[in-house]
Amino acid sequence: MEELEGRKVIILNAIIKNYLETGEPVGSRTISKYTDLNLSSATIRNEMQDLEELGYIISPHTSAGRIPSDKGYRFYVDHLIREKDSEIREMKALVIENTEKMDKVLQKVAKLLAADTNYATMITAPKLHGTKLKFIQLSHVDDRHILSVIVTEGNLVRNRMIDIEEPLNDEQLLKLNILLNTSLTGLSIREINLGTIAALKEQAGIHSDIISTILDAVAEVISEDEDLTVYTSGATNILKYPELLNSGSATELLGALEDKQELKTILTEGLEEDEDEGKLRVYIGDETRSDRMHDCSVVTATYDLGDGVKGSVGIVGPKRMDYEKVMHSLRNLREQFGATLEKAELKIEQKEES
Amino acid sequence: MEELEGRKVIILNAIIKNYLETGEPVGSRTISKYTDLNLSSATIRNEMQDLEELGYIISPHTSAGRIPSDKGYRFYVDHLIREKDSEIREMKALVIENTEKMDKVLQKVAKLLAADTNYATMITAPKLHGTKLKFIQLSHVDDRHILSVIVTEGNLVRNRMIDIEEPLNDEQLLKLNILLNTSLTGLSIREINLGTIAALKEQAGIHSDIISTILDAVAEVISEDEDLTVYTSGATNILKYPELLNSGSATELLGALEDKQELKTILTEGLEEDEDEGKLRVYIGDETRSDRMHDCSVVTATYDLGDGVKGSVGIVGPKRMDYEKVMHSLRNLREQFGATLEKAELKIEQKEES
DNA sequence: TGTTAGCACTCCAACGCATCGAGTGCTAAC
DNA sequence: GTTAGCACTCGATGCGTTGGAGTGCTAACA
Repeated sequence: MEELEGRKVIILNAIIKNYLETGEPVGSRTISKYTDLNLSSATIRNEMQDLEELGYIISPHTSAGRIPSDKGYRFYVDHLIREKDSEIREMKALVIENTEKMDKVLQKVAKLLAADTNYATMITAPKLHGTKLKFIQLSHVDDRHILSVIVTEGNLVRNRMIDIEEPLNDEQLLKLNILLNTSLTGLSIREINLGTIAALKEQAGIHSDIISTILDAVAEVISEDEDLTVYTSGATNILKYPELLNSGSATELLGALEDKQELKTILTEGLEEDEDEGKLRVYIGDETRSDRMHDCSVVTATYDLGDGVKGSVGIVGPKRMDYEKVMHSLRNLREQFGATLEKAELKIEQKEES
Repeated sequence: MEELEGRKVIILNAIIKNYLETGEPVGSRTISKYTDLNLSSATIRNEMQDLEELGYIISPHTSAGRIPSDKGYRFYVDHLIREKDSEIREMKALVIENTEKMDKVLQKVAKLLAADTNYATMITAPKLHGTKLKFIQLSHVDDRHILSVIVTEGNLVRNRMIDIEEPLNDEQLLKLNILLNTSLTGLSIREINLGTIAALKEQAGIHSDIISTILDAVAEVISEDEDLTVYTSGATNILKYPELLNSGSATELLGALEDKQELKTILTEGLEEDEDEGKLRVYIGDETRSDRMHDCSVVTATYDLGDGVKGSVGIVGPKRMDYEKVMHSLRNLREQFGATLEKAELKIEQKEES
């Protein structure tokens, strides 16, 4: 990326800032007044011509002003956003008792974030991948069904009904429970693979028919994780932006938000590499690598509940979204999220003392 | 409702049928050709005037044709729809292993139905209300947490992490488990109220502090049922209908579909009274009693998984939705749904024999 | 050499206007 | 009771005009 001389940067910044607010192409005269450069509109025009040649801005047609190109937005996000000195605005409604069911919490968070930003939001359930197994419990339901409950380090719970073909007696079940717990507890989900399960099957011995059914089911629950669910909220916010509505991308976007496959791809991307822990990711237009989303921008962040329980959250809006605010909200959310658990512990501590 | 003379009914029917297809106001000449009444457009005009006076149709403006009023649709739904002789079209993709997690299944069903009908769909999780408790299990997680798992008659599972302030030993936990199971198993959710829980607290005796926390949590899980979740799909189908899009009701509708509160109200209505078991319910326009939905129609049905496990499913579309098809799809769905479990049993039976 | 004023040019958006056609309501004749 | 005919209404469509915002270029200025 070529370096821009100072004045061009200021002008580009002004154009984008203005366009973010209004959504209308911005002209040279506006900039001439808006900035304190004290340059006439004519001079600005010359600079704008340059900026257009360099690909940072686009003129929709001859006699309109200019709007930022994807490259322009990218430059803005990378260089022009001034980090607000993170005064942690209170997301007061975000008081979550961590005992509540995870899916409710996620839905709530998505909703709050949407209300806060006025864009569409999405959030994945936390991935158990790196989490350690705390315990497994199989219980009798009736002759044909066994219930398996699996709890991991962050106190996340998965359960699943297992169909069996012949009843299992209490003794067998107890043995199985002990077997599972002694051999799996403490391992991270990642470490439990088909090999582990196969080894377990060996040990289990005679009743391998039923037991293998059960073990398969357990394995499935553990790895079920792969098809992680995505919760969305505020999809209708998309309809507030005329440029999306008219071009018909609003429809496409809503479609994308509904089927969730593409969202998953984008959200997961940030989860894979843990190098840049605290970074937010910004996708502008085609950078999302999704056709349906080529008219919008997406900002994602990962959140961490501790104990390796991590998920990912994102915001979808028009390209002219208020990046500063969105990024700030996400940072903020992440902090709050992390604090939730600690606060819960704290609460208990205090009560004990009194 | 006044009785309509035969010819008027035919004309009304023709108007509505035509409007359902085209979405455009229909004029007298069209009807004159469309029907085999062999009446001239002038005669039809006279009849149409009458129908308008009676409130069955509306003319959007002087020189347009007529469109059905809510009352017109109502008459159509009540009297004019010919039940297709229920040839059960194969909803082949609807092969559900009933071991899959309930929320996934519901989401899938909503999706299929949306794809099938081209309208927006919604479905509630089954209500446990009339269901009997099968068993409850409390297990140790760590010093501060106890996991409660509750299974009901239809093999539906609820679980919840309970925060406790001081550890509970194994013996206490065992006692508590026995207590809960002996006193609650076999009761229907409806029968378990605060009184029951209070009585239990009495019996529990000394450790009432922790135990009451736990019992409260259990009570909460059981009654959690009240805020039943609604899954939706195909919301974007709404955008396919220009009359909604232009009037701006599409936006409102999408909003309604998102926040789900209103949907719940409508869906639940059918669940409360179990008198008219098999009936579908049709809400036209304001009959939904929701402002945001006054430009659309809703058709709902209840489904029954046996053992008193019931939920409710609905379709949201423009007033000119294809009522026949929608109602047929819902009927069909209900049958398939009921059959799912039976089929699952069957599968097991067969395997045992071989 | 960079900046600016001035001017011609472009193009969209808005407006007014005429036209068209679908559809109505009414009347008179069958 | 039915129908043909006719005047009338009113939205949709298309078209030319106008206005304004904004550009690009050129020539003059510092």
